[in-house]
Amino acid sequence: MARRKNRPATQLDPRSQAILRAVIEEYVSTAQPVGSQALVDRFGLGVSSATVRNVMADLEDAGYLTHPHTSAGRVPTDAGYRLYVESIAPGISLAPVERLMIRHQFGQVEFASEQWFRLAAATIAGVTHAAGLATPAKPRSCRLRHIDLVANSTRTASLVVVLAEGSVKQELIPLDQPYEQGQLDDVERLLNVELAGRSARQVANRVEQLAADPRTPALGVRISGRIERIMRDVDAASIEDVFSDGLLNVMEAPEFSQSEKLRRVFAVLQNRDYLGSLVRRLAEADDVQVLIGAENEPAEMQDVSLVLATYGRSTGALGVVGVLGPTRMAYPQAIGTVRYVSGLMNELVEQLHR
Amino acid sequence: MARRKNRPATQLDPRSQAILRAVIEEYVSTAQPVGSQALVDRFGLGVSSATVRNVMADLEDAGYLTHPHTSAGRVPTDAGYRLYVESIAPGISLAPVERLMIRHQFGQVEFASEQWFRLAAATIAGVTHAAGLATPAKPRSCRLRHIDLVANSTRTASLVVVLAEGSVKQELIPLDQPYEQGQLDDVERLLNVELAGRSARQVANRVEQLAADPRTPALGVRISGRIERIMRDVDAASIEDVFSDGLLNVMEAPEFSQSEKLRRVFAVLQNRDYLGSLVRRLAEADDVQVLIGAENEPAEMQDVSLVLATYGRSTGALGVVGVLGPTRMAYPQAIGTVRYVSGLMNELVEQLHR
DNA sequence: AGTTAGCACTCCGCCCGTGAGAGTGCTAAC
DNA sequence: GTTAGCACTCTCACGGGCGGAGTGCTAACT
Repeated sequence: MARRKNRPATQLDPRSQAILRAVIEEYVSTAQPVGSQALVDRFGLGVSSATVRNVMADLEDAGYLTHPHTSAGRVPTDAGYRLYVESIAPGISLAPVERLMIRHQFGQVEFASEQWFRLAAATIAGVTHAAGLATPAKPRSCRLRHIDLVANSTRTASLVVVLAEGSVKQELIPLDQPYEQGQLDDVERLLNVELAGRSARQVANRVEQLAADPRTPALGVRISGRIERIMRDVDAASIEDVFSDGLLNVMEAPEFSQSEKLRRVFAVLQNRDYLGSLVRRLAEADDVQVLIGAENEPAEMQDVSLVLATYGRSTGALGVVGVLGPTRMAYPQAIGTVRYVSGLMNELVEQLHR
Repeated sequence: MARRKNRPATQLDPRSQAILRAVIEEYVSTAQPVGSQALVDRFGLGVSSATVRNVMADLEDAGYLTHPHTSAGRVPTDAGYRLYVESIAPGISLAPVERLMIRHQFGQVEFASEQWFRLAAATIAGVTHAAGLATPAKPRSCRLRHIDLVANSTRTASLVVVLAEGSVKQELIPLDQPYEQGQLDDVERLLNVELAGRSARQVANRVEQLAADPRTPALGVRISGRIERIMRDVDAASIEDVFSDGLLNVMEAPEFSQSEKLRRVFAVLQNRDYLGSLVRRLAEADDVQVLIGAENEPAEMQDVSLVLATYGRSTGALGVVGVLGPTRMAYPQAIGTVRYVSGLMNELVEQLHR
């Protein structure tokens, strides 16, 4: 008998690894616990089902597989997926056909930078049949490009702040007294001259000087303070938006047919804080990161996995693209797709920031 | 016996109306078919269950109620909800407590106009326990406020177009030859002088003249053409974004416990075209509009109702706020909330555009 | 005429036992 | 170390029986 109990954390022998792999791939495609007979039928492993049973029992002892109940087939555990993913991840690359298709799609929006991350999410969703996620690249520190100041009524004006990376913030400024548009134009000109091209920190310094200078009009002081705060907020926020596409794909997975589990997934996605913390953790990683099910703290994540990668790091900005799907997910394809798309996004963003 | 078959489309007598109303309210709160006994127990109608049964049979003949099966209680039909909604809608207004709470929340973001519609969706979701929807107000025709033109590399520049209502579009411009930032500044200045403050149509005219003028630099011609196209696209689009909040509330409803129906709902929400066509239809309506279940063409809408209202019309802009929930929905509250929030949004937008 | 008590009837949902099927773990032979 | 064989376990699907909820009808009452 092949069974060795209390196995230490040694390497798995190749046959065990092949069987683990076969179990996972079969389970991923059928969503049913897989039995020993089914494995030899479909994978022709060159051994009998009895041998496979012994090996599977070993894998269960080692924590890579489980049993829903005594007389059911095996199902991978999170640890099993983890081992699998780590063994395949380095060599994966997307099929040339799919690369070509993706590159073609991105070619269509090459000059519409606002569309890039939407397309990234959509593409990933389409290729992997799971949900695609993407955030716009957010620079570590923003620079002011331009402000506009326009009267709306006698009581309010609009302040539009255009930042160097193309993001834009808008605020209303309450006016204590009526101003002519001409007066607003003067303030606008002054502030553009004084503040444009500066980072949040530099703006803060300059704002202090402006406030101390008796020649600065009161409105200018107030508005420059607003600008400073807006830029500080932008720098402090870790992600602004997470775009997702193809959530319907996830809803189709049989493991989410009872809506309770599905609800948890959506709750995660609406939780900005959690995604923000993920991005922070990812920021140091170089390659695609795979987060499998309950390995991750929040209980909501129990039944889902994330495959994530950053892009734009070489330009000082940081964005994320990824896949969200059931733990029982086609990891090779997901990893390949995310790796390829993040590379593509890198190219695009570099071309923009250089 | 009270039964009169083949009832013409006459008014319902008051007692029938009261019973229809009671059935709906009971069904809305319990999600179970309601029986005659349950009605007299909980509503004390002053008649016996037998009488109620007779009336309910009449209401069923008239098409306002149905039977899931012979020995089950009654369930409202879409026509029943419709009659109910029409009988209550005119008089509904939100409870003062909730008004106060909502107004307070809006007070917090009074000067952050980008937040308004997000807050509207969130507030509606919170008060009604269904999903809240909101779109930003989109003017019938946009005006150019300002453009920025910035070099990214020797091969591309960024064009940022700020429109008068505060929305912003960004595009990359491929450069056939390297330009200095100084040259770009010249073009930027020229175009701002020539085009700022103009509508899409006016811009189009001016662009033609500029193109004909031999003194206009080639880059200026190209970029002005881009600006024209961008503005034309903005005017042509019917809605840009639909923000939704509280989708989790909808997922909790027992009618969506099988995920198939839920999928349909989400499919609707992702369908921009459908929502756009709704907005167009709504544009003429004055008050809150209620769309009940399968009254509406697409089969996906079968189990959901929409309560929608426009805002901002007096300023020439048009936005929508609303509720999406199961057909079995607390209509009075939904109508009251949507009516109140749309009024509030009106105030805010008017203050901005005047 | 409208209202009501009484009652037979219908149909769903639930419980329970049964049997088929799938897959395991163990033993003994190769 | 591998494999055939076999007993065992557990799930799932099916079907019958039963209680309960609610109806529709009839006949009596106001």
